[in-house]
Amino acid sequence: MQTTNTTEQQIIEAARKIFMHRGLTGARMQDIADEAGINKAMLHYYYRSKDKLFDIVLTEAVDQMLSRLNAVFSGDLELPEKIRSAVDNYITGISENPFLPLFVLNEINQNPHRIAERFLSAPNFPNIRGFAQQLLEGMEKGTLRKVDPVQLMISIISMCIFPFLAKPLLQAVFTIDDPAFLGFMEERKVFVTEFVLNALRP
Amino acid sequence: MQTTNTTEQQIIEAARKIFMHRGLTGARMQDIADEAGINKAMLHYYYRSKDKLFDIVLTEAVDQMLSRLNAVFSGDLELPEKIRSAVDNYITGISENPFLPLFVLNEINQNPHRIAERFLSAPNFPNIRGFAQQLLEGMEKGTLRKVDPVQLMISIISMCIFPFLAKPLLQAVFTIDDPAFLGFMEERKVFVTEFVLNALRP
DNA sequence: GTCTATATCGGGATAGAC
DNA sequence: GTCTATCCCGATATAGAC
Repeated sequence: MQTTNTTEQQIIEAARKIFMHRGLTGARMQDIADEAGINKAMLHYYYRSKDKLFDIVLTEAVDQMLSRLNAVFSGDLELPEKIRSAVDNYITGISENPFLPLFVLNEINQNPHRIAERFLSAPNFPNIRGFAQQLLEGMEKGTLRKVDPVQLMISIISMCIFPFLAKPLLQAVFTIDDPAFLGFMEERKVFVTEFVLNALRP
Repeated sequence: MQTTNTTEQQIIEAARKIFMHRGLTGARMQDIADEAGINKAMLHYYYRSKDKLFDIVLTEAVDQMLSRLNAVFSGDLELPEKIRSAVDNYITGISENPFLPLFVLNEINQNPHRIAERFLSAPNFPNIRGFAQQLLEGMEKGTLRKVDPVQLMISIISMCIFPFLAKPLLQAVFTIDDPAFLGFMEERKVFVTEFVLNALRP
C-alpha cells in the first residue's frame, strides 16, 4: 500500500479537475481517463460508474466548503479580528480552488434535495448560532449598529465568493489578467473587512 | 404574421426555460420539444441545431443581464437614492428570472473568450465610468469615505446576486420555504442599501 | 409546416484476452 | 490490474410522407 500516486488517487484527482470544470453532464469519462493518464476501462474497474465517481467528488467538495464556512464563523476571537481572519481565510482558501464554489452551487441547483440533506447532515456543519449570538451581544452593548445577523452573514459570504464566480466576466470588463486578478483579491481582503466593520459602526 | 404564440416563439420560450435550468450539456432536445408542446423534428426545422438554439438563448440572457447592470449604474439620481433604486431594481428583476445569473456565469466559465467578447461588444454595455466618477466626487467633497470604486461596485452586485445563486442552500440551512425566501429578499433590499450607505459614512 | 421513422454518432459500460 | 474491442443506449439530426 503505497502512500502517493496510487491509481485510485490519480483517478480521483483527475475526476475532481474535470468535474469541477465541466460539471456532471459536461464531463466525459474519456477526458477523465486522459487526465489521469490511464485507460477508460480502468475508471469502471475502480469506481463502478460515472455517477459513483461524481458522488465522491461532490461529497469531498461539499465537505471542503463546509470547512471553510466553519472557519469563517467559528473560533473565539473578538468580532473585528474574527471578521478580518474569516475574510482572509475564506478568500485565500478559494483562491487555491477557484472552481469549487460554482461547482457546488451548480449541483445544488440541479438537485436541491439530495445535496441540501448532505449539507445538513454533515458532521462539520458550521456553528452559525455562535456567530449570530456574538453579533447580538455587540448590538445590545451598543458597540455595533443593529442589523439582521443572517443578512449580515450572507453579505460577508457573498462579497468573498462572488468575484470568483464572475471572474472571467470581471476580467473582461476591467481588462485584468490572471496575476492582476489575484492582486485584486488580495486587496479585497482588506476592503471587505473595512467595509463590513464600517457598516457596523453604530 | 401573428403577434403572439407563433411556433418560433414557443420554441424559444421552451428552450430558454430548459437551458436555463439544465445548461447546454444537461438539456435534451426532447425536453425542449415537450415543453413547447411540439415535435422534436420541428426544433431542427426552425433552428438548425442544438448549438444554434442555445446560442440564441444565451445571447438574450447576456443582454438581459447587461440591461440590469445598466439599470444599477446609470441614471442621474443623487448617490444615496441611486443606490437604493439600483438595489431595488436589481433584486426585483432577478426575482422574476432567478436562474438567469447562474446560467450566465456558468456558460461564461465554460467559454470565457466567446462570451467575454460578446459582453464587451454589446451596444448596451453599462456606463461604469459615470458611477465611479460620481463616487469619486463624493469622496473629494468629504461626504463619502474613500474606497476603491471598483471594489464597491462589485460588492453591491455580489450582495444582490449571490443569494439567488445559493438559494437552495440558504433555504436548507435556515429552513425557509419559497414564499419566505421572497420575503427575505424584500427585506434584503433595505438591508443592502442601509449597509452600503452606512459603510460609506466618512 | 408538421408528423413518423430512421440514420448517425457520441459516450457510458462490459467482455474477455493477457 | 491493465489493455483492446465491442456492446448498447440515449440523444442529435435527417429523410421523406402527408
